[in-house]
Amino acid sequence: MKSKRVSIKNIADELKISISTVSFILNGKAQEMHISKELSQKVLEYAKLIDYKPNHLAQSLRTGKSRNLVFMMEDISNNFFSKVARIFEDMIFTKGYKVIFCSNANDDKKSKELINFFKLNQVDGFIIVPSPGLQNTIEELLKENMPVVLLDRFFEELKCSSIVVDNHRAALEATLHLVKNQFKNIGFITTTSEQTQMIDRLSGYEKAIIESGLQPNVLRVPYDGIFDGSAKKLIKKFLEHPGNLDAVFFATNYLAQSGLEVFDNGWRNKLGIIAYDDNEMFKISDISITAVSQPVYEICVKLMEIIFDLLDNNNPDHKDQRLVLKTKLIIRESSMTK
Amino acid sequence: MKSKRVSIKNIADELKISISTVSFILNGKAQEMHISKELSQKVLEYAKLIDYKPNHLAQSLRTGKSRNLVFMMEDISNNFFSKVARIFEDMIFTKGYKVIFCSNANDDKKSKELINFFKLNQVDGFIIVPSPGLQNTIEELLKENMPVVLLDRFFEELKCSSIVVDNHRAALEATLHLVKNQFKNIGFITTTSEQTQMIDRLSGYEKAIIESGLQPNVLRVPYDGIFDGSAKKLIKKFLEHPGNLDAVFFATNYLAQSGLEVFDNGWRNKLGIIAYDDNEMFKISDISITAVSQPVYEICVKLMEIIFDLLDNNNPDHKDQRLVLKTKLIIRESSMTK
DNA sequence: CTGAAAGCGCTTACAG
DNA sequence: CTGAAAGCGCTTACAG
Repeated sequence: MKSKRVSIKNIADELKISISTVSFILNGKAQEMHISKELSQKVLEYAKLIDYKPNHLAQSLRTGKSRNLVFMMEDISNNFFSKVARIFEDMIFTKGYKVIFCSNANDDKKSKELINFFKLNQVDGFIIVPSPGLQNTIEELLKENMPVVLLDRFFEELKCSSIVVDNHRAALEATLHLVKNQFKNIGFITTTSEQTQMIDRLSGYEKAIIESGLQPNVLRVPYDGIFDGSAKKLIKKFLEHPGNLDAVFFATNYLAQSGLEVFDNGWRNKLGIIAYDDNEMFKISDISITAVSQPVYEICVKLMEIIFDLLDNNNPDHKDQRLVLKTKLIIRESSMTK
Repeated sequence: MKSKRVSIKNIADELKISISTVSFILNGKAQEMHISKELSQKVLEYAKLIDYKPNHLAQSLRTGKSRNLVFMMEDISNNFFSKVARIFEDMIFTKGYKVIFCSNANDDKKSKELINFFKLNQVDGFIIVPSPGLQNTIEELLKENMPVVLLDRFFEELKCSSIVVDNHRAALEATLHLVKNQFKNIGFITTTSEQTQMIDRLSGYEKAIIESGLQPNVLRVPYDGIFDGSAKKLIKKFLEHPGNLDAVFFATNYLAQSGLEVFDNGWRNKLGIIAYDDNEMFKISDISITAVSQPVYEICVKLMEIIFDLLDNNNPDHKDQRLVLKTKLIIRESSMTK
C-alpha cells in the first residue's frame, strides 16, 4: 500500500554498523554513549539524505508512551469549548503531542464508552470535562496512574487536579451589576444539573439577590430540554408568568442562545440581560450582550502546565492541584439601565 | 507506571495453548482455522474473566493500520467547522476509528507541518480543508497511496476526491433573493483568496447582479485582516464610501462577524443583509439574519462514505469522486424589503 | 485441529 | 567506543 519507509535497520545495514548505534545517535545519546563525532555525523547525514522518519508506533509500543492525549469536553461545537480546543491544539503540537478531542454531551454512558475506547489506544493522559456521575470512572483512571486533569467542574471528594473558574464570584458580580443598574426583578435561568459549576453559579446569584434585599426567581431547565426544544417553551413561560421580570441572567451559553431566540422583537429595550460565556456575536450592535467571559487562553496555559507536570514527573504530590481562575464581566448594552 | 495489562500471552500460558490459537480465536477466525468450539469458548470466557483488552498499538505496528484519521480544517473554533467536527466525531467512533482534528488557519506552512507530523504517526487517512498552495503536498500524499478527501474547496487539476457545496448557485440564489426584495445596490464582501470556494461565490454574485442589470460592488479583504482588525476598517469604509449601498452579502462567516460588529445601531432597519454560513445567533430576533446554510450533516455522511470506501477498498477508480452538495437559503428578517 | 517462529520498528540493558 | 540480543504485544504464513 503505502510506499515503504526507511527504517533504522536500513541505515545500519548501509553504514555497516549496528542498529543500536544508529538508535543512540538518532536519539541524541551519542555523547552519553561515547560514540565518535565522526560516526554520529555520518549517521545523521545519511538519515537526512534518505529522509529517515522514526516510526512513532514502534517507539510507542516499546516505550509505552504514545504521545497521545484525550481532551473530552461536553460538546466541541459549543462556542466556549471550540475556542479552548483551538488554543490548546496549537499549544500541544509544539510539544510533539497529539490531542484527540471528543464530546461526551455531559452524558455518563458516553463518557465511559469514550474513556474505555481510549484506554485501549494507549493514550498518555486525559483532560476531562466530566459528566455528573463520572467520579468512579475517573478514580479508576487515577488508580491506574493515568494523568488526569478535570476542567470546568470537579468532584469535591475526589483527589484529582482540576482547573475551574470562580463561578460563584462571577455570578455574584454579574448579578450585582444588574442590581446596580436598577433592575429589581432579576430571573436566573439555569439547568437542573447538580454539578459544581452550576451550583456555584446559582449560589453566587442567590447571594447577590439576598444581599440586595430582592426576591430570587430561578428557572431550572432539564439538560435534554435544550436540544428537544422544550427549554424554549419553559423559558417563554418563565418570562411571561411572573410578568414582572425586568432582567435575566442565563447560566450557560446554550441557555442564553435558546433564551434569546424566544424573545419578541424589542426585548432589548425592555429586559436587562447577562449571559454566562461570551460569544463573538454578542458584540454586534442592536444586540450587544453583556457576558461573563472565561479566560480561555489562561485556561489552556494552565492545562498544559498541569498535564505536562503529570506526564513528565508523575509526582504523586501534584495529582491534586486545584486551580481557580478569574472570569471577567464584559459590560455591553444589554445590562444598561433601561 | 500504569498497572500491567494482560496480554494474549497470559491467556495462552494460563490455558496451556499457543498464542496463535488465542489470537485466532480472539479475532473471530476460530471457524476459519477449524478450532474446536470448546477451546474457543474456553478462551473467550477466560479473556472476559481477566478483562483482556487488545493493545491497539501492537496491532497497528503489525498490521500497518492505526485506525487514526486526521481531519485538518481551517479553524476548529469557527462555527461551521466545529459543527462538522461534532457530527463527524460521533460517526467515526462508532466505526472504531479515532479522529484527530487540527486547524491550519488556511496557511500553507502550517498545513505542511501538520501533514508531516501526522505522517510520522501512521495515520490511515486525511480529510483536508486545503490552504491555497497545498496542491503538491496533497499530490504526494496520494502518490504514497494515502486516502485523502478534500472538503469545502479543491484543486481543479488534481485528481482527488472532494466534497464541496455549490457555491456559485448558492451565491446566485442569495443575491437574486435580495434583488427580488427591491435592493438595488448590493455590496459583496469577500476575501482576496483565489480558492475555488471564494471564486465560485463571487461568480454567483456577479452573475446575479449582471443579469438583474445592476452594478457589482465588491470589497476584497485580505485574510489576515480579519484577525488584526483591519478588516473592520475596510468594511466600514466600504459601507460609507459609495454611500448608497442598500444591502450587503458577506461571503464567509468570519467576514459576517467582523462586518456586523462595525454597523451602527439601527443598521437592521436600513440595510439588507445575507451571510454565508448560518449561525445559531442569527436566529435571535432584533437581529435575525438571512444566511446560506451548508448541509452539515449530509457533508459528514458523505465524508464517511468516501473515506471508508478509500480505506476499505483502496480502489483507484474511487480516488477522484467529486461531490457537490446543495446549500439552503434560510430567509430571515435581515433580507426583507425595507 | 494446533504450535513454533518470524517479524512489524523500535529501545535499552548487557557484554565486550 | 560498539554490537548482539531481548522484548514491547500483536498477526500470520508455515509446518505438522
